Amino acid sequence: MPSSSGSLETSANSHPTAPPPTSSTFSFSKPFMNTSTYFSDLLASDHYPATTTTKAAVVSHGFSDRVAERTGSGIPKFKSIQPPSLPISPPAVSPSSYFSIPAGLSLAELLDSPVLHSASDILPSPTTGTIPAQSFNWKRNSNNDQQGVKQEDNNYSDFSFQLQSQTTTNPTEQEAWNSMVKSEFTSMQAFSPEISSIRTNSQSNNGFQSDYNNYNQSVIREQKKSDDGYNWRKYGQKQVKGSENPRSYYKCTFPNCPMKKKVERSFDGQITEIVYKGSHNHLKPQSTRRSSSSSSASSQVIQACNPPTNEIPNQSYASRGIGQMDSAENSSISLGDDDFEQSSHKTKSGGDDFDEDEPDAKRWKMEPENEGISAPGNRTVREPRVVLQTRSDIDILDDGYRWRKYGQKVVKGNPNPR
DNA sequence: TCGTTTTGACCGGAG
DNA sequence: TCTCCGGTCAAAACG
Ligand SMILES: [Zn+2]
Repeated sequence: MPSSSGSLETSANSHPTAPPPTSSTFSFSKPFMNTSTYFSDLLASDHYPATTTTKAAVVSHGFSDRVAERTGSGIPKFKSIQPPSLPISPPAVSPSSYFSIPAGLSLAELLDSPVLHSASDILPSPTTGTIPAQSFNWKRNSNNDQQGVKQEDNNYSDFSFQLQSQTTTNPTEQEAWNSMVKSEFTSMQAFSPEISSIRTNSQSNNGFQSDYNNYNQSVIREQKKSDDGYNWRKYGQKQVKGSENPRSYYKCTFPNCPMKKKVERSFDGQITEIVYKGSHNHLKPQSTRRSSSSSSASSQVIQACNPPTNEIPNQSYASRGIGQMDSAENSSISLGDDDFEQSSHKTKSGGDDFDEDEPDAKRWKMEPENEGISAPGNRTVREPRVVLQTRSDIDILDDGYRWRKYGQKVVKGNPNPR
């Protein structure tokens, strides 16, 4: 039954575009946004093989809850609901960047859609970590430019997506998961599983608020399919200790594709966390589900942008929502070498553990992080942010974009200069 | 008939 | 070595 997992797979993706051969470690703060990288790709696609944890708390209550958790307010989840329309003001967190996401997007779509590109000129201060208020519009259409613009499409209500990323350099983590992306989404109660608005750092400011009404209207259901454009088959579900939400395990249904993901959903069906492991060894299936022209357009774009990777990913990246982030580095993302580019020595070298698929290591390791704040419960509360890490030492980024180095600094706790 | 979901059992890493 | 627990397997159920 096609019902749950996935989107229809209609085409066998073929054209491999040449992926930029890069393998280097690079971390960048906000700038990531500036690139025309698609967020979805980061999360779900092959290009960023790694483990990705995505916490989704869609705006309202979920989000607030998480905030509560983080803040230690002790408020039981789901109890406190914050009106979506209200700007969520997280506890003292430094403002981070926002993405404006069209209301109609489901989480998956978010993932799929082009997100990270945008106003190119915003550069956060590398040292201070302060980032000019940035807003990113989340558009279905992958068009470039859109700074500050809230949304063009009528179809989409505006809701902001904040994303803050931070690079972590934890060697350990890196081993298993070369790159990690974390982002957290809070989902709104009212909405079913689908996530219409994703907001990772809920800092309110920046003037972005999700428009509840529009929001509501344009909500697209993610339903069973985690709409990241790939087809998934659920192969297990388990109640994980420390989490009140059951975790579901999915595999990509594409033959021989090692990509896996695990999804936690709250009782009301909202996705609270998604972790991707590995990468797809195929292009994203042309989805039929996206009916809207715009959507299709976006998908196309995505494909174009993402070179099919043949590689086998070993990496997994985690992306999680952001509730709070470190103010210091707001958004820096480091990408693992492998993923970005398909060929990574890493995978080839085999040095690391990449489980190609094999009966993988049981635990998808990630997030021991330093970053996490431990919650009273047991679960580590992670700071919301998006982190892509790369292992390589190389500074060269060959992601197809041009980068200008504007600073270098030795960061405490990290042996490698940033 | 077939693909997916459900779900208890099993495996194996970690402590 | 034992226990805990996350991840996977696989049979049965489902659509
Ligand atoms: Zn796949």
